[in-house]
Formats: sequence, structure tokens, C-alpha cells
Amino acid sequence: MVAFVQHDHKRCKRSAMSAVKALCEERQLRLTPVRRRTLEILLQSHKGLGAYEVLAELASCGLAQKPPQVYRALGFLIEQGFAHKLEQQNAYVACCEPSSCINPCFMVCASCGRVAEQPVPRANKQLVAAANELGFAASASVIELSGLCNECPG
Amino acid sequence: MVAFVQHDHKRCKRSAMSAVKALCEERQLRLTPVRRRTLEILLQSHKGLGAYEVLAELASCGLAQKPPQVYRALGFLIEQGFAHKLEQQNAYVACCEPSSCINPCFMVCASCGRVAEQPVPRANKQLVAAANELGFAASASVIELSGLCNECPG
DNA sequence: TTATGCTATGTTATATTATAACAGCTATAG
DNA sequence: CTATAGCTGTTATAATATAACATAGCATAA
Repeated sequence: MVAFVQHDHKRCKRSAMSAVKALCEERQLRLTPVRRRTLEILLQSHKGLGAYEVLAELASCGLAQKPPQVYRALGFLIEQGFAHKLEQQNAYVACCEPSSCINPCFMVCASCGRVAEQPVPRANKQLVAAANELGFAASASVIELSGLCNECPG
Repeated sequence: MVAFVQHDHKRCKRSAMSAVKALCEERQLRLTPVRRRTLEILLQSHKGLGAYEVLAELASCGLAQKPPQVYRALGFLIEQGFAHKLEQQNAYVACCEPSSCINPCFMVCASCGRVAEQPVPRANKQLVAAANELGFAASASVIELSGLCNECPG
């Protein structure tokens, strides 16, 4: 869940993947081979992956060869909240809590590149309230912190 | 200051520009014609502008013709905190408080495209604190809200 | 079964955003 | 003046992303 902390990542991947499967059934969506593999590739990594890196992986197992294919798969995953885009990096990460995640905050380590996703309900409330006071009705947020994780000495 | 609210934008531009001039003297930086004009172009607009839109403007007054030129000018302005990049849009905006702005929040209207910049010290504190608890030392933040401004009916 | 429509995939081509690398110019300090 | 540090100009190309259209798979209802 938090990339910076020791954890059983296999378990973490399995649980995200099975949550996604369940959500797809619920929503009557097709978790096709490309989509599924794309998610697996993202789950594999604790860093954000560029679209073309994902494409290379997909290509290496014969599932896609052209940019539109990976962008479609990523688009599907993002629309459904199964993955996120890190806007700072033009990179993509799997969502670690696909069934409950809204407006998360991403922490990106400037040294090792690893990314952790964390809900920040209090900060979100602050932001939405501040925006409301200016007459702005916020419907989505991008929150990305950069800095150093606990394993990378400053 | 807040794009969504009626205000005397000429005054607003003049004040940002003179703050930048002062800061450049203070910091012994050269506010060259390209840099100055780039800032003017950004100040002109309440929306984020793409680098190539800025370049077109610069070209139309004979100040630059090639991408590296505009990216250099934007790089300078951003480094100095005189402008910001909207990561969601790959667009650039002038900073409205160049002498005091840190980790601002941007509100981007999904309908009219206008952008407002706002300091959010409380939310920033929340975020940094939440990150610290996970052992992450945050040094910079990107906070961008999208939604509807008060002039755009939902 | 077969027609129908919807969703997903495959492919070509191209748009958009951004940077590397190097040559030449200019302001300024010594 | 002249050395130098920092800007500027230019070529070329990298990296990211999408439009548009053709094809295939699948669900379902006549």
C-alpha cells in the first residue's frame, strides 16, 4: 500500500487485481487481456511507468505494438479508477485501493522514483472549502508531493 | 488576483510585472526582452497557455522563432517563481504573487478554461504532516483542482 | 441462424510537447 | 581591451499523445 514501507508486495498485487476483477463484473466491464496485462505491469512496479515503457512490456508478450493500444488500455484503467496518471511525470501507476480510492495524494521520491499513494481526506476538505469560498466548485483534484522517502538519505 | 472575480486586470498585470522587475534587480537577474515579453504574454491571459502558443506570440513580435527559446524563457520564469506550469494541461501561467508565492493551489475551470491561483497554507500543512507520518520528507507540491467557476453554470 | 449493433482491437499517420547539442553573441568585471 | 559567464539562435530529434478509419469479437433479438 505504501511503497516506502516494507510489505508483501505479491499479496498487495493479488489483492488489487482481485478487487479490479470484482469491480469489472459488478460494472459489466470487460477486463480483456491487454487491459489486464497493462494493470499487471503497473502493479509490478513501485515507480510510475511511461506509456511507452508499458507498451514495450505489452509488446514483449505480444499483446500490443502501437501507441494507441496502450493509451486505450491506460484510458480504461484510469476512467475506472484502477490506475492513475502522475501529471508531474507523465507516468502511470496502478491504484492500490481500486474499490475505495478518491482524490488521492501521490508522494514521489525524487531520489529513487518510487511512488506512494495515500488518501488525504482532511487536506481535500480544506482545498474544496477554500475553493468554494472563491465560488469555485471543485470536482477533482491532482495532488502530488515530491521529496525524499525514508530510505533515501537527504 | 482571482481570475474568477471581477477585477482591474491591467492593474494586476502592472503590479505583477513591477514585482518581477524588483525581484530581478534584487537577485541580479536579467529580465531580457524575450523573458519579459513571455511574462507579459502569460499575464495577458487568464487561461493557461501552451508553450507553442506563447512561442507564436513571441514570433509575432519577432522575439523568438524556435521551441528552445520559449522553453528557456519559461524555465527561467518558473525557476524564479514568476510563472508556474499547470501539469494537468501542459500549460503555463504567470504567478500572480511573485514575491510571496509558495506551493499554491490552482483552480482550473473545466468550462471556460480560466485559472485562479490561491495559497492554501492549511491544506499544505495537512499534506506535509500526512507525508511525514509515512516517513516522506515533502519538499514541493503540485495541487490542481478542476471544476466550475462561478460564471460557468453547472 | 443470421442480422444487428456495440465494444474492442489493429494500423497508419500525425499532432503536440519538450530537449540535446553546439555555434555565436553580448554585457560586464577585471 | 578581453576574458568569461550567461543568453540567444539553430538544427535536429526525442518523448508523449491522439485522430481517423478498417477489422474483428461478442451479445442478443428477430
